[in-house]
Amino acid sequence: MSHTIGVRQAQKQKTRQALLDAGLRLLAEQSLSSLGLREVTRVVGVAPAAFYRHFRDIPDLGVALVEESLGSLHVVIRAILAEQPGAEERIDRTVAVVEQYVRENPAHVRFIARERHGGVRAVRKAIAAELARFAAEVAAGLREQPVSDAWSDDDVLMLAEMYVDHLVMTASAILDAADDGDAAACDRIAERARRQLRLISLGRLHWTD
Amino acid sequence: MSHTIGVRQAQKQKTRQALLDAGLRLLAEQSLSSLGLREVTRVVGVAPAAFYRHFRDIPDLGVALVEESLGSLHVVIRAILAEQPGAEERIDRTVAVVEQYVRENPAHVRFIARERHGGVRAVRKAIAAELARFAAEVAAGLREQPVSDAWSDDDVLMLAEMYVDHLVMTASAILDAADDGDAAACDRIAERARRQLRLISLGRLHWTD
DNA sequence: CGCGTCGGAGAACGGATGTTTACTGAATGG
DNA sequence: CCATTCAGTAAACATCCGTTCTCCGACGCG
Repeated sequence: MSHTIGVRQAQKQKTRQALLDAGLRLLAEQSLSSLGLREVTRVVGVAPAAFYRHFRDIPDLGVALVEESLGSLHVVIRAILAEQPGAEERIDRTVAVVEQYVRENPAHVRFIARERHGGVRAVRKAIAAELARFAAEVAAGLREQPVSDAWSDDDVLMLAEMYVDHLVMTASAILDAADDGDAAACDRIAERARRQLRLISLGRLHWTD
Repeated sequence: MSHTIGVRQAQKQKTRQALLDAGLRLLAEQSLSSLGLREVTRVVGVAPAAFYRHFRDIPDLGVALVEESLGSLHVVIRAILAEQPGAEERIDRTVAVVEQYVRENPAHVRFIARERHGGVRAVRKAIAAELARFAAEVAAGLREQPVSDAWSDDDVLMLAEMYVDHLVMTASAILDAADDGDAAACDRIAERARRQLRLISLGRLHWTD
């Protein structure tokens, strides 16, 4: 193994993670700009002052949550881009992956959707920067598909950004429906997303006229 | 004239509107779930207790703001749907109208984009309901276009919802760029929106296969 | 082993919060 | 014209907040 870190640093990271988890949990029913420092420490079971050992303030915790949330989204993008077969299968698989991701990481999805346009500038910027990176990654994936041969790089990026926006929107919509316990609505939204992707896919085929 | 209302009721509506305006102004830099009652009354210049003469609590004020914000959006939708000529002109006009709307009502746009996924359930529901109404209206407009002749009602609604989502996203993106004072970025986003609409429009033409 | 480091505890602070209460005084309407 | 209604005031309430101290005790390293 590379290096066994000390008990000291391990315990620190443990409470740091506990603070992040508590914050994410509390953000299910409020937004970051109303999240209280004491509120978070109370859930974790540490003194308020302990917070400062890990974050400067609440916005700082928010930025850390962005990295955590969108780090796990990275896996999803890779999974979607890796698909090889026809357009129809790729669409089905894409939506299926999104559905699964929302089911397994509901809090992260909610956090990103909520704070993307939320009241904390630093967090908005962090999310925007990360989503831009994803869009670039998606664009690179699209570039390799034969359909994009005659496309300009700018147009490919435009398409990628639309996909990313659509992905976030769909994930958030599924989550909202799931919160209401309405499984039928989830399926409806997934089906709608599939048809919307199909429509975009059709546009792609005839773009070069 | 129909009926001149009393000085009493007029003065009341005046301060009510002042509370709404103050709330909207404060929401430029925070989200609704962190907006304080005293904060709002302080800006208006009335006693905190006076707030209760107009709203039950802050979420209640939020719901009122939704109605005010999306009431003005109604005009925009009408303006877009009224266009007659070719697809290209309609797209240009649509984006132009959105740009103008964002320039004239930045606070309303920010509020809707922010609270659409925000931390206050009642406000989220109100926005979702209102946007669903807009989507239905857009769908009705699309129905009348010859391009949609062979479409099912369900597919037309799916398309309309995509347009509404795209509209909100674009408006919010333009606003963010405008906040940074980056006029060039605004133009870039507008141009991107036009191309995205063109892509969707292309998909529409070949949907019935 | 012994000493420095440092994550966390605990208490204290000044200030801001939402809500309730009793009140004032001007518009209202018979 | 006079009794009533009611939008807004002023003060007091119990809490809660973020931040700053001092201090403790277990870990890290030589």
